[in-house]
Amino acid sequence: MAGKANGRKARNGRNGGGGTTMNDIARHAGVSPMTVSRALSDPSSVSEKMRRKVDAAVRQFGYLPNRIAGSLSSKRSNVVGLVVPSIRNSLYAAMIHAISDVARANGLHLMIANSGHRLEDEEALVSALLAQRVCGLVLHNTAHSKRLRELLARTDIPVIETGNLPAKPIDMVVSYSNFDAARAMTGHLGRLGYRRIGFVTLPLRDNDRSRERRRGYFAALKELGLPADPGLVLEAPGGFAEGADALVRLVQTHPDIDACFFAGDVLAVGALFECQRRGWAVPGRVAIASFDDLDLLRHTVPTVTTLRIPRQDIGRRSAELLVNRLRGASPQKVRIDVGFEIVQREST
Amino acid sequence: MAGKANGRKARNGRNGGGGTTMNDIARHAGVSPMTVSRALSDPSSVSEKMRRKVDAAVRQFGYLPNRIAGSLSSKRSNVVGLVVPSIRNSLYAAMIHAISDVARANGLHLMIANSGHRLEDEEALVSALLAQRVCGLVLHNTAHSKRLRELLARTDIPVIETGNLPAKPIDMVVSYSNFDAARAMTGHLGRLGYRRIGFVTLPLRDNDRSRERRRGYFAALKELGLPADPGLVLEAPGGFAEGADALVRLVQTHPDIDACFFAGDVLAVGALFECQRRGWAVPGRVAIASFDDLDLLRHTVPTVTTLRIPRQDIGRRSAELLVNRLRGASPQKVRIDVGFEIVQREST
DNA sequence: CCGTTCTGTGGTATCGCTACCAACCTATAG
DNA sequence: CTATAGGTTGGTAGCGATACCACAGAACGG
Repeated sequence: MAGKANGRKARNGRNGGGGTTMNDIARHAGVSPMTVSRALSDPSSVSEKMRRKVDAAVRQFGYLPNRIAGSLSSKRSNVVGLVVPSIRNSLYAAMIHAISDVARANGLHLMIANSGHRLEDEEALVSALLAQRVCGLVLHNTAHSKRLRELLARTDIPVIETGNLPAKPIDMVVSYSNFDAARAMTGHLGRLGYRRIGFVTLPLRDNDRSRERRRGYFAALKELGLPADPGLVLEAPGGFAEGADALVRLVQTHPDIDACFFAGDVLAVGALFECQRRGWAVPGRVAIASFDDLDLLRHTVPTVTTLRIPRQDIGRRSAELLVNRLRGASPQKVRIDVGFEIVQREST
Repeated sequence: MAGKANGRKARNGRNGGGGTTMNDIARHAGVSPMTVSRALSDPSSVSEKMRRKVDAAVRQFGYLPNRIAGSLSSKRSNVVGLVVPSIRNSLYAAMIHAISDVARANGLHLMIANSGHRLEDEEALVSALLAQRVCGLVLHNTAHSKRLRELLARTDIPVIETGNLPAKPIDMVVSYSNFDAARAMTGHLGRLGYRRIGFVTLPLRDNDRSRERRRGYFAALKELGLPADPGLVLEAPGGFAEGADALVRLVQTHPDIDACFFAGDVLAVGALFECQRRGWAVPGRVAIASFDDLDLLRHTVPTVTTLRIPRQDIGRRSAELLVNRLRGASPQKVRIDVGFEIVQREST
């Protein structure tokens, strides 16, 4: 004996499967390990009789196949890697949720990492995910470090970028255009008759999405024939208080401001609450527009005009593209623009 | 040649590491594979000279070690499994974020799954995670299916339950008491002088947390010497509209209601907005209290009295417990009550 | 100067599963 | 009754790493 119980410690021995291996199941079912493998991964490829024997043994031992061994052997994994700038943000949460659903329906698992908006961290996390041999990647970011681009260029797993429509995608992209969206909303405000439109942006550093939005704002002003006043643009970290603060500063330095477009929904809501507090009529004193259709914006008083970005669609379609590619679809570059929609509400 | 390129298809061939294996690195560095393994996993165990040779070869090839093979061989994985009722909910997001940070600082990855509040799904997901040989589990739920309890009993990986303080924990628990929290808030409202306190609960089915909260509400009423009127209790799915609707119904059926305690923050905010819309003074007409300290509640007008649950602490401490156990801490049952705090604000 | 400890390195044997090929058995046709 | 095809089953050889043991040379004491 000792034949099996060799020297190595069985540290993780009874990992749920009771430490049982496929060989044990095979022995007890009186079939070969290969038959067990087949019975579990493709039941239709074995005879009814074999299947029953295997199933019985599996149930008896509560056997759970070791996917680590399976992945190593088959050189295929069933884990998708996902890197988002922040897990805490509900925008990403909606996307993650959709990806998770599609993934699960296709037998895939999700390994989620958050980069905290730091490109170096994104690079390190993707490396780690590749070391885990994920079968696909979704990155909510399109402005990568040089080394990450090189790393991804050498990979042959499918990669999906989202969050923006980049000029030079790595592989597949599913997103909307931050530029177009911000331009459209600014234009919308102009057409509603607002003339002094402020703009509050999220941090611009290492964030092409923020920069694109600001570019869109300026482009729209130009199209509207309105002067671009840099004093009407403020950069603020995301947060209710920061949004409130930004609006107050804009109103105080530019009393003629008649509308303000916030490039982040939390900023907008913070500003709205501040208006309630100060008794500033919205949109009477100042109109407020937001970015991203948080559920919340539909319920505040007044309700807030915003851009609806189909976050869930982005997640779903990203996952579907991944699944298709894993199923053998040819690796052609795909670029899906899911678009956006202006939702006109009471605040403008 | 062909020596390496044997019959098997290299489907996942160049997974980021260029398909390079440790053997390749060893050959090119002129050392044994074992030295490469050691140089990478514990550089101090290898001489300066060897380390440099290995590092050079690793950089030259952009080699990424295959953790799947590593895990299989070492019977150790560096992936933690996490099951939450809903990824979309920001409460869980705060906890996930904290877990993610601690995990990352300790070289661990996160596999996240959402059960959608369904116990059968939780069971299936945990099975799948165990099959992936996760090195630890965090479950945001304490009311498991019988089969899941059996499954987990046979496992020897650390398991953390959270979301409630169960009577019979599986392994380790990090949570607060939903009963105590709801009781404390209801008592608080009573001590503020409110006499007709409504209660709006989230769905009770398959959710021990909701049930505990309701139990706490009734316990507090008893202690306050107030009658328990079942008509003052409403069950509502989470959502702004649902909260608004619940409050309106309570006010219409019980005009003497003077306070309402919502067991979910979104419900409370929805109700608050409805009050703004209808011009009902808060707390003049009806006081509003909430559960869970969403950032939002600190900024609404009026600000909302609520229970602060240290979600981030829960995540951090859960992860720390896991890490300690993985580092060899003895498997003793741990039960951490992180407590809660009543945050009295303008709405009551 | 030799034996002993210590440190660093290499070889071998798996980890638990799946791909591939070969062998078998039952059908069906000639 | 034999030949060919089709559908199942089993054996073997890895997947790419690590654990363990053995061993070579350096460092040390008597």
